Amino acid sequence: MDPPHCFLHNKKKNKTFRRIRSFWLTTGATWSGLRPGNSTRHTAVLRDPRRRKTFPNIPSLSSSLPLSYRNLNLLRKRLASEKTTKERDPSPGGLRRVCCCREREREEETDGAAPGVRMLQGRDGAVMFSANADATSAEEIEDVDAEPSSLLELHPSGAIMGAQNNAFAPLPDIDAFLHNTGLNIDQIQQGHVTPGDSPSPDHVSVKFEEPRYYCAEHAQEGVTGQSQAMFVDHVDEQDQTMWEEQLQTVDMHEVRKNLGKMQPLIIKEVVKDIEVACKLLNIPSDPHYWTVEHVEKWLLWTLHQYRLPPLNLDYFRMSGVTLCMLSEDDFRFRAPRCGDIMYAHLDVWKTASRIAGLHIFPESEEEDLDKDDLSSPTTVKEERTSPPPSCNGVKGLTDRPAIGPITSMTPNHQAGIHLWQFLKELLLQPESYSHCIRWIDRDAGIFKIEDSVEVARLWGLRKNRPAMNYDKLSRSIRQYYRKGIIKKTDISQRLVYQFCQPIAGVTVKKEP
DNA sequence: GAGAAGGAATTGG
DNA sequence: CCAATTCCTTCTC
Repeated sequence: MDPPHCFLHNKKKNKTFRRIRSFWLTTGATWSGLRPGNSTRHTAVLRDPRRRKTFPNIPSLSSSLPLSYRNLNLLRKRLASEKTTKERDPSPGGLRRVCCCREREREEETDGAAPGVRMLQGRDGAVMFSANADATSAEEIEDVDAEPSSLLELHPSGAIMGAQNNAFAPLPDIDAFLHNTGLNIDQIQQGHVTPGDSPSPDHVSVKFEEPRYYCAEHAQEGVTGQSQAMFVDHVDEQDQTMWEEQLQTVDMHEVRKNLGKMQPLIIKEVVKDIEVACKLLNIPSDPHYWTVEHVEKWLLWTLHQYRLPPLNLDYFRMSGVTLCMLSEDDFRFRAPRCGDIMYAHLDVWKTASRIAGLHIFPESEEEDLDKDDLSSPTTVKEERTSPPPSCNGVKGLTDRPAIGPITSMTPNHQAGIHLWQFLKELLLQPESYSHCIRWIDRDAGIFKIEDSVEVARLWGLRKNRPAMNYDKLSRSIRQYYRKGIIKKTDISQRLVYQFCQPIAGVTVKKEP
């Protein structure tokens, strides 16, 4: 039999690992280990270590994956955007306060006299509730959580089954919470309650942990200590134990065989999603062929599909090739609230599309624009290349340039953007950027940088130079003095510059 | 302290 | 090669 596809056989560990990790993370569900199954049914590959539940067959499992993932994603994202403290019914045990670790501010911890239930988010995205009003971080709860024997079931009704006193400890708002988030308790792979470290019955934490795959074989073969450490870092202790236990009894040859069977099935699911998306959006399956518009469609679709918090599309106004070149950090930088998830989705998309050998191309480029609300409100039919950088001015700059700050150039021109062009682009979109750069005298080409930090940041984004600052940007502007592109105004003012050419990008509404 | 000016070396397309 | 970046010093406001 052929060896398993791709993921596991690229020996560039870190890179492969990232891909695997994001693949499993994105597909969501716990893959706690592999067990040899019989060759016809591909059984028992996935298993939930907490509930000791084994999924009987792959198809039913794989069909449940996206749902589970989406719900969890939704939960995570809603939590992440939960900035305000919600006051609830102060009845004892009620979910009095909801906050998220990441957004949590110190002041939120102060006033609560009555015990409240806190919602916390761990480093790995795990979400926890705690009735321990003193717990301020997920880590604290994780400490409490360390003893597996103390795990208790979280009943779908929302009641905590048993507590230290073996009685019900209701969490009245949990139903509402589940309802509001669309989270179905049955779809959470791991839901359990742990008693807190305090004798008080109020100290109860509920932990929803994001299900995740991890691949025993990969861990086994993740040859370098470093990549193993990276891997293990994302597996909690109990899963780790389970994994180790299973490895004792697993014949790795069988594992490899089963893994090989499993992967295509999962990929098949992803590919199905991709095909649907391609059809719906009328975009090619290979992100490398995406135009700026395709990228935008994909972003909007993915945001919509997975209910992610909005991001600034301008920061992703680029071709598919460029998009594919962005690192995870680039994604995070451009979209702090969901960049990592978007990166993972793109990664999965790329991988699955490549493996499955998908070659979907849109039937007609013209048709896509009227597809529906998936198009950006700011979508502009635009040429794909930026204006030639050669001239002094502005030829080619339209009144509504094809770009936002982070723009629409083809890869060939991506690096070719000039600072003066960029500044004009910003100036020509006052509705978006007047807060950071604006015309003082448009006809004379005089402009003022109102927010030097922001302009530098945008420029850094465009050029993929995270270390960009105004000091450097201004040095570049000063280079233009010599070249006669930009100068200081006659009466020099701070942060005020002037384009040398009279047109200065002003009235150049359109060029034929 | 922030901005301006410009020298010098380096980077990257 | 060249535009931009990076780092730097000096000066001004």
